[in-house]
Amino acid sequence: MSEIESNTENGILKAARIVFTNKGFDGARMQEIADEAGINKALLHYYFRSKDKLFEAIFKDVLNTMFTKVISVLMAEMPLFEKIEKISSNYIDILTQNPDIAGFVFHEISRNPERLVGNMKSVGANFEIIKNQIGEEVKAGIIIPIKAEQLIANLMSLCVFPFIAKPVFMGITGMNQDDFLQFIEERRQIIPYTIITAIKTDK
Amino acid sequence: MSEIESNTENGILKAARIVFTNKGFDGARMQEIADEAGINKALLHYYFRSKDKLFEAIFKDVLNTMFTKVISVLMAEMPLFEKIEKISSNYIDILTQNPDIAGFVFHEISRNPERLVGNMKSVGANFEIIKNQIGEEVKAGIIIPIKAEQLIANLMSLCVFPFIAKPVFMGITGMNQDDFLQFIEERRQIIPYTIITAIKTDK
DNA sequence: AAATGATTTAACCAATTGGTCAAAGATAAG
DNA sequence: CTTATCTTTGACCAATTGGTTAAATCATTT
Repeated sequence: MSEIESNTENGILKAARIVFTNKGFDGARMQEIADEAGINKALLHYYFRSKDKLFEAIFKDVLNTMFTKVISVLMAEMPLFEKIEKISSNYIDILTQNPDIAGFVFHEISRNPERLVGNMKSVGANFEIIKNQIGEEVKAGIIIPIKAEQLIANLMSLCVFPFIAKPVFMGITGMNQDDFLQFIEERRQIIPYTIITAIKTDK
Repeated sequence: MSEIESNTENGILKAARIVFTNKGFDGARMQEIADEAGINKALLHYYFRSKDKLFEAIFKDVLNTMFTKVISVLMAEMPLFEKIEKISSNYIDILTQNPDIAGFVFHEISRNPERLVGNMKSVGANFEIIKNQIGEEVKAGIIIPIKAEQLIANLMSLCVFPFIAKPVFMGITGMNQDDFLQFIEERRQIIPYTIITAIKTDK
């Protein structure tokens, strides 16, 4: 049972991810996770000693889903405009497949920022690399003067926020689930266009 | 005590707003609200029958802070580009003064979308007005073809998301509290510039 | 100052919740 | 088959939590 993880354990992780990501740590109930996994509550504590331990496992995994791929693109050797397009499309893929994780991640980090410090290292962000690249492009006159922090903030905002605000957007505009997916698909083009048009020097 | 609301009641509302907005409904404890207000827990239930009732009062108020002013600008009779600048600066003002409400609002709405329906009416959004205005500007060739939903989503994303992701931004970039405020101030110019440059036809 | 009504408190209560435990089922090894 | 180890369960526990109650205090009116 060390090579192929026990089926029960996988079932628990899957169930816990569902419950945690859409109820949050405080709103999640161990009983509900047990029910979702189709097992006894005591068995949860057999595999994961406590709610905190189980949450930690899920959170690490979700953080990984949310950031690893995007950060690796951010740090790759690749032209800036291509990076922007790739990150945008990667984020839309990831968040379309995991609609709940954006709100979950930022809520949990806000409630307990220390968690970030411990887990973010494994994600392996090195902000200096992208900062240098943006600095170079500014110096070369390819893009207008802008701080890396602002550019990244713009990009992440445009990609992630619509998923966090999904019910609000749907409520205000009267979209249904399919409309929303369509709306997100359109953003695949709009986000890179908006970011790049705003920063490039030759309009 | 009907004209000037009881001092105790105000104290409770103030305390409840603090606790609810940074712990969320599920994480908030009636005892902690009582402590924060410097009163007995039973007194909470004397003024507000239940946790739900108290929450409802806070939520309505926070929703109002978050949306009313911005929506009134959105629906005002005003040139589009001016609207974009005004909304951006209003949002930065509001969220700088209430750093916790953005994360709070979207988290609570996600956990319980029905709440939006009941409360959003009082905020009084009429999406058609801005939709028409944007449609006109497109037809007049002042801005490129873009759906109102996308433009509003872009604007809200750029304004609101940085506050939701604040601890993440601070963690990744190594900003401290003052750096963050400075970072936000810079966005007063960057947000309208980004949005407007991307949509206007004469670059 | 006596009576009336509103405000505040300490003590309690029932339900929920995370967590434990001892016993029962499986599974594999000798 | 027997033993030993791992997995699963039902019953239970202590702590927490939202909520109640009856009595005490305070303020107002007469």
